[in-house]
Amino acid sequence: MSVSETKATSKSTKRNPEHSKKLLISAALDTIAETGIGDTTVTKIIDRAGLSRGMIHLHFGGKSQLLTAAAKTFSEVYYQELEVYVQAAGSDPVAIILSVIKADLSDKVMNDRSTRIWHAFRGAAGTDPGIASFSNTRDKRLREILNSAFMEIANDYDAKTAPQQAKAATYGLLVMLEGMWVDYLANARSFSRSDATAIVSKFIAGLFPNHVWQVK
Amino acid sequence: MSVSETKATSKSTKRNPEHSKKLLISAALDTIAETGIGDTTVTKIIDRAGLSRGMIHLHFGGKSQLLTAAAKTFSEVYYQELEVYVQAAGSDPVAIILSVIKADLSDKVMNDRSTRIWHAFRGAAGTDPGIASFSNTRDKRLREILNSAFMEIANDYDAKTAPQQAKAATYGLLVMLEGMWVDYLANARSFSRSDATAIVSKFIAGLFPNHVWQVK
DNA sequence: CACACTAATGGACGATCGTCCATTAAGTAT
DNA sequence: ATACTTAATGGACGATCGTCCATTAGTGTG
Repeated sequence: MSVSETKATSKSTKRNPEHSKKLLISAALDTIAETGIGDTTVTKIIDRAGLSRGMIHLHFGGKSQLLTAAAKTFSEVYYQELEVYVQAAGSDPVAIILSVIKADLSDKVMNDRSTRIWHAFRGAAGTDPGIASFSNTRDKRLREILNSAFMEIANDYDAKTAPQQAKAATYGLLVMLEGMWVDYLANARSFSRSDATAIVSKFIAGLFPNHVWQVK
Repeated sequence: MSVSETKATSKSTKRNPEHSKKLLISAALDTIAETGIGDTTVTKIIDRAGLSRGMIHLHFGGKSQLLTAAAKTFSEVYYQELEVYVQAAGSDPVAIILSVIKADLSDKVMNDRSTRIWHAFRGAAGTDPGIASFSNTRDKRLREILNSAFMEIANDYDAKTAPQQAKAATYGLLVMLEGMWVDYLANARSFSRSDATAIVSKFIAGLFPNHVWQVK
C-alpha cells in the first residue's frame, strides 16, 4: 500500500524539518510585514508558525540567520515571478520592457505584504551585510534586462549615443518603479496600477517616441 | 555686565528644558538613522544626548511621543529647506520644477542621515498614526507646487488635456525623486547627483519637448 | 536667608528580549 | 523488541527593554 503519494516531502503532521524551516521563514516574513524588522521577535515568529521556542535556534542557529534566510527566499520569489513575465514577452525589446513594468506593478509582485517586507529589508541592508547581499539582487538583474532592451531600441535613433541613452532610460525606469513601490507602501488604498502603468509608459514614450509603447 | 547675550535661550550649561528637548529630538533622529526605529531604545537616545534616563518621560511623556515629535521636526526641516529653493526660483514654472528637483537632490536635503530617517519613518507610518500624519506632508506640499507648475506648462501644448498631463507629470516626477532617495539609501557611495538630475530632466523634457529644461 | 517651584537625576520595577539545553518523542536500523 | 539518531519541546537564564518616582539641585521670589 501507499504506493501513490502526492508529494514525497509532505507528511504534514509529524517530524518534518524541511516543512518547519519553510514555516519559520514564512512566519518571519509575515511578522516583518506586520511590525518591521526591529520589532520582529522570536516569540512573534514561533507563535505565528505554531512551533516551539527552540526551533529557530535548532534550524537556523539564531534569529539573525533566520532573517537572512528569509531575505534570500523573498528575493528568489520576486526574481522567479519576474522571469515568468519576461520569458512570456519574447524577444521584442519593447515587449520585454513593458513586461517588466507589468510584472513589477502586478498584484502578485507588488502588494501590501511584499512592499512592506521590501521596505524593511532595504532599511536593514545598511546595517546587516547578510541581508544587504540579497537586497541588491533585484536591481542587478532588472538592470541587465532593461539595459540590453533599451540598447536595442536606442540604436534605432542614434547609434553613437545609444549606450548613454540606454543607461539613462534604464536608471530612470528603475527609480520610477522603485518610487511607485514606495507610493504603494504609503498609499496602498488609493494606488492605481493602471494609472501607474500608463504614466511609466508615457515617460518612456517621451524618450523613444518612434516606438509604440502600447500597454495591453 | 552681561548686557549682550548672543542668544536669549542658550544658557548652555545648566537647567535649560528647551535645549534639552531639542537635544533629545536630535539624538533620537541620529539613533534612528543609525539603527532604524525598531532598534532605537531610550538608552541609546539618552546616551547620545548625554542626558539622564528620566528626561524622555519628563519632557515628552514617553518614548513614542518623542519619536512623533522627532518626525514632526524632521518633516518641518525638510519643508523649510524646500521652500528656500522654490522661493528663489521665481514665478517661471520651468524654473520652479527645476528648483524642486535641485532641492530634493541637494546634499543638504538628501544625504545619508535624511534618507535613512525618511525610510524609517515611512516604514513606521503604516503602524504608528502619529508618525503617519507627518510622513505625508512632503508628498502633499510637493504635489501642489509641481501640479500647478505643470498645469501652466501643459497649457502651452493642449489646453484640453492639460489637467491629465499635469497630473501624470507630477506623479511621474514625484515617484522618480522618491525612487532616487531609495537608490541613494541603497547605494550612497556610487550615487551621482548630477547624473540623477540630468536623467530626471531628460524624462521631463520627453513629456514637454518645446520647453527648455536646462539644469544650471 | 528661607521658601517654593521645577528641571534634572539615576536607580528600581516588572516585562520582554534572544539564547541555550535538558528532556521528550518520533523515525530508523539492528 | 532494542538501540540509536535526531526533530521537537518548553522552561530557565542573564541581558535589556520602557516606565516610573523618590531624590537632588538649580532658579526666582519673598
